[in-house]
Amino acid sequence: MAEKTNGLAIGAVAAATGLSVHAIRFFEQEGLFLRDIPRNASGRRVFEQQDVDWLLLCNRLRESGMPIAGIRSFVELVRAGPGNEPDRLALLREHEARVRARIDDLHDCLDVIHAKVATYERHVADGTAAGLWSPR
Amino acid sequence: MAEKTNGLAIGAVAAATGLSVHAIRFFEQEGLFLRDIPRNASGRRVFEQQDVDWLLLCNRLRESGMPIAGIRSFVELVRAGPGNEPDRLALLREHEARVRARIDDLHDCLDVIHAKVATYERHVADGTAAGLWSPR
DNA sequence: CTAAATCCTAGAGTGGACTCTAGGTCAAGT
DNA sequence: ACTTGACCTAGAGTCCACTCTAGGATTTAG
Repeated sequence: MAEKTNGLAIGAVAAATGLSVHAIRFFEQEGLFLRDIPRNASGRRVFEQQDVDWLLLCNRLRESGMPIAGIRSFVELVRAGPGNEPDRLALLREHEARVRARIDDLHDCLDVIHAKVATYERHVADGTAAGLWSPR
Repeated sequence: MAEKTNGLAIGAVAAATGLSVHAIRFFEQEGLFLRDIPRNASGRRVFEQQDVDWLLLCNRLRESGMPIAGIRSFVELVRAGPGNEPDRLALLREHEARVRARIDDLHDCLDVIHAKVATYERHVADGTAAGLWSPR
């Protein structure tokens, strides 16, 4: 006997993913789920754990700056069925590269910002020797 | 005799900073310059190198996610004159911390994404042994 | 001298990713 | 039974940081 798959209401999915109920509906509307989410007799969405898992990965993609359109591209590939795995891989690799580039970029910014912080630290530590020295 | 300070037109500043002319006007409107930008006889903005320098730092702050409002706060402190350096330092430190946190966050995302990439790489390398194995 | 480029202001429009509202149906607790 | 809460749809509104438009003045290159 198969184990009963516990259908999840949208609120439960929201709680599990940190997304708002509104956002989850928006995601469905945008075609960001890997399958059509089924509805129960009264029209309510019935999610499964796999949908939650996907949303969690989705969240990482979004947090790391992948636009909705990028996620949709990936979803479309998955929905198209097996055979396009190299395309999916390419898409993920591209995003990985973008994230790495973004991290590098942030490190560069950090250098500049930290230099500024260090300058101010020196200035403030030296007490009000100000006047001769006006940092911005 | 003092060296003539070469006033820069907005277009030159745009070229030097990578910002659009529109964006620079917008910045001025939002009060993001450390001083009021003077105008020449016919009303055109006359920038100096110091303004460009500030914009370059500004760019780093923006690129690293500081909102306009945050930059404005800093500007207001600088414009208020000496004496509030500890506040400026606090502001910069906070931002530095946020950037570090963001980098950490991106690293977390990267782990997840790279794991996905690695999985697909294995799958694709193994040829079409698909069917038994359906990654998403 | 003239045409093209650059500049000006005020304000409207854009894009992305939600968030919220209105107006209603359905379910669950007491 | 009834009230509260979760859910539904369609569509409007929000926020941010620009970007673009219109209409006009000035500067510069040829």
